[in-house]
Amino acid sequence: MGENSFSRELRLLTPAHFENVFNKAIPAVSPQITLLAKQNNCSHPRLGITISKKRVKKAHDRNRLKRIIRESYRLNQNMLPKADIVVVGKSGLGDLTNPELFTLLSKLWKKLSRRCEQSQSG
RNA sequence: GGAGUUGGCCAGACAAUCGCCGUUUGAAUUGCACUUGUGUAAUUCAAAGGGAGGAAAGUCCGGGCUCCAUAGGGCAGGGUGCCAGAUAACGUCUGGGCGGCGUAAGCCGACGACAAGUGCAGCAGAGAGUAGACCGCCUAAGCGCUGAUGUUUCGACAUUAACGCCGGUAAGGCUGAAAGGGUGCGGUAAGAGCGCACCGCGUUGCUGGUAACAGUAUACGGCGAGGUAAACUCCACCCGGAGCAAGACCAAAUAGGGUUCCUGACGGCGCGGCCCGCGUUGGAACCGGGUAGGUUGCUUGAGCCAGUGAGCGAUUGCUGGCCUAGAGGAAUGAUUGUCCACGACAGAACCCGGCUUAUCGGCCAACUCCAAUA
Repeated sequence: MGENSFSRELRLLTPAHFENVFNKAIPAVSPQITLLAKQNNCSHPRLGITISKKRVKKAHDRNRLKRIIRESYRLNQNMLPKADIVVVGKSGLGDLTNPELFTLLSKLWKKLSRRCEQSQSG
């Protein structure tokens, strides 16, 4: 397996996983996206994405956003903590261009990993 | 060449790097089966090849498929609505008819019946549905009154003119979206299908057409029957319900059901130092249901392409070739570079046939109108 792959093991697969994260999460917030993270027992981070129909109307746009988020996660997964991460899309997300989204996400990954380290040590 | 109509097609291209999901082939590991070196399943690696649309959308119709219900028929309810055909079927398509628009190619049309019944219609207007007298027109008949003339038995009577009453009248005006066929002549007091001619309408017959419908008449009807059925209704035809979260299979942990067997209440566990006592109830095998989860349904199909036969056409017969996404918190992508016409609307979720809506631009064919040239 390559270093930047993105297999099913790196995703959150069931509603139970999502519920687990929502319960006691470490947040990282921006106007368009909220990241929620929780330590897991795996040796790698796991990703889940939720973008509701209410926030982004067109299925075509939702697909695009998910792909971008996944791609950013895939390229940055080595710096991320071993946690389950849920990306929650908010309204206004659909207006971002792809480069804008990439820079926004890389900022948020850094923020999140810093906070996770703090919570672990403190 | 310009303007336009109809039908069909395409949906940025190429390269590099990094990813995702099926398929095929090869290899390795593990499990299972036995016919002991093969088969099969899972995982990993490598290679090859494939990976959204014309609307994938809205979910507005129709069908397949699945489960449930169902003898047959009727009622209710819903749908469709010129005719014929195509089709698995349709509210779709094709051809035709009728009406409307356009110089034309063409386009548009819920287009059965109000002459079965019931209902509805603001304002204006005299009158709005077995019509109506406001203005206007008329005063022939009937009545009243006045004048004139004539006759006279001086009571009146007759004629005539004006006026009034009782009326007549649907030609004209006014109102309105709409005023109960039109034009002309006759007719009349004035008028009126009151009569006639022609036109229109309807009925009937005949002719052509499968039919819708069209044409026609030494025929019949003076016209009675205005509009509205996306008003009830009538007529003809069609329709069982729910949907892939359908349905089928496997089935953990935990809880729990049934049967049989074992143990046997003198047993085990808890209270207890022990007894009595009190409370509580075991093990195994098999069977059936079934949650989480998994597998399947899941892509070979009313399929696509080419040729050819039938048909005006929708469509269809035959022959040959092709396999062209199959995910599942949901793949089909990202970044960079180059080029150009600078890229719209937009993402499959069981599958098809349509309709509707969104949409940057480009290409092809046929046809129409205008202009010019030879």
